[in-house]
Amino acid sequence: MTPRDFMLLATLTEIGITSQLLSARFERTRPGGLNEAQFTVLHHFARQNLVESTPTKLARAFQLSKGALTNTLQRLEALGFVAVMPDPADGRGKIVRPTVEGLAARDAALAALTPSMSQLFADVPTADIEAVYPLLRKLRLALDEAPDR
Amino acid sequence: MTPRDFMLLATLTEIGITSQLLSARFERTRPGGLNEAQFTVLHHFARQNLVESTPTKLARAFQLSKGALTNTLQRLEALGFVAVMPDPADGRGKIVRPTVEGLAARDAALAALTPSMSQLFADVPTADIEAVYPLLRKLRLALDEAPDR
DNA sequence: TGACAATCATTCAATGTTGAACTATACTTG
DNA sequence: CAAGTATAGTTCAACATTGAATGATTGTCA
Repeated sequence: MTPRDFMLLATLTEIGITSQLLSARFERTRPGGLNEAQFTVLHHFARQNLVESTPTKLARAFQLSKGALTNTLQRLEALGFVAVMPDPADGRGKIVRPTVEGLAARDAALAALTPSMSQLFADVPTADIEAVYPLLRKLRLALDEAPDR
Repeated sequence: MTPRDFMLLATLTEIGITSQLLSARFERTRPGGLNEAQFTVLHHFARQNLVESTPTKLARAFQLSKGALTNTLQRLEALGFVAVMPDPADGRGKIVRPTVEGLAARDAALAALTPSMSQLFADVPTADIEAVYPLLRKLRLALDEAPDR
């Protein structure tokens, strides 16, 4: 294992731990009444100004099973936060769209989250945050584009 | 929401996505036959040269419920990867120690993971990895030290 | 000392995710 | 065009995690 590999694994470990701590916090507060899976779907649409998607595309984006997506989407639909309709161009498929209420719920969740996050990281210099973001993005994109195995 | 807040939330989002992608990969390959929860416990001991701990301390470190830890520790014990004994100083408590086999299994899992991780991030300059690690560590430590609410 | 509160670990029902089976539909190719 | 294969989404059993309840032990303090 090269020093580079060592540093890489340490970095990935930190990402895993940090994410676990963030998830636990999210589930503890359930901002806007959304659980993390539901928030993640709405956040996904909002972040990329995405008008619609399909269960399969979402499952691939989050690397969740299709079964898990079916479950989450049914809950979001029951809440009125997404609309699900048959795909006119493919009899097997479905189209998923966030509703106005869904996007509002995501915004509310973010707004509820912001003060505590802001306070939590108050001691971290803004320059550090600005430096880490693009680097993390690079790592994430490498994973996004990688083949499954 | 200030620009700083915006950047912070975007950064935390990237951490969450990256971690999800890494987890999915881990569970797909199950290096060394360990699932992620089991690996995490052994990795925790190894990373900090920790000789022993307790279920409660581990639950706090990972922010998992004590029930989940009971489960994971029982599985690790059945595999012979940790030894669990009563705490002589506290009749309620238990002491958990990784076994030699457990630490070897963690090392094997890391070794199995390294080539694919190395290849996955081959395009990311070493300088970037070296830059991102200490920054991530700062973020994680802020979370680690924060009160629960 | 004795009574009450706090802590440790386990158990259990409820919930969420996975992976495989299944139905329905679309694509491919001979 | 027909047959075989691939893909979309759902369902279901198995497993993991949570949160609450429980039993056992320890700590506190009047």
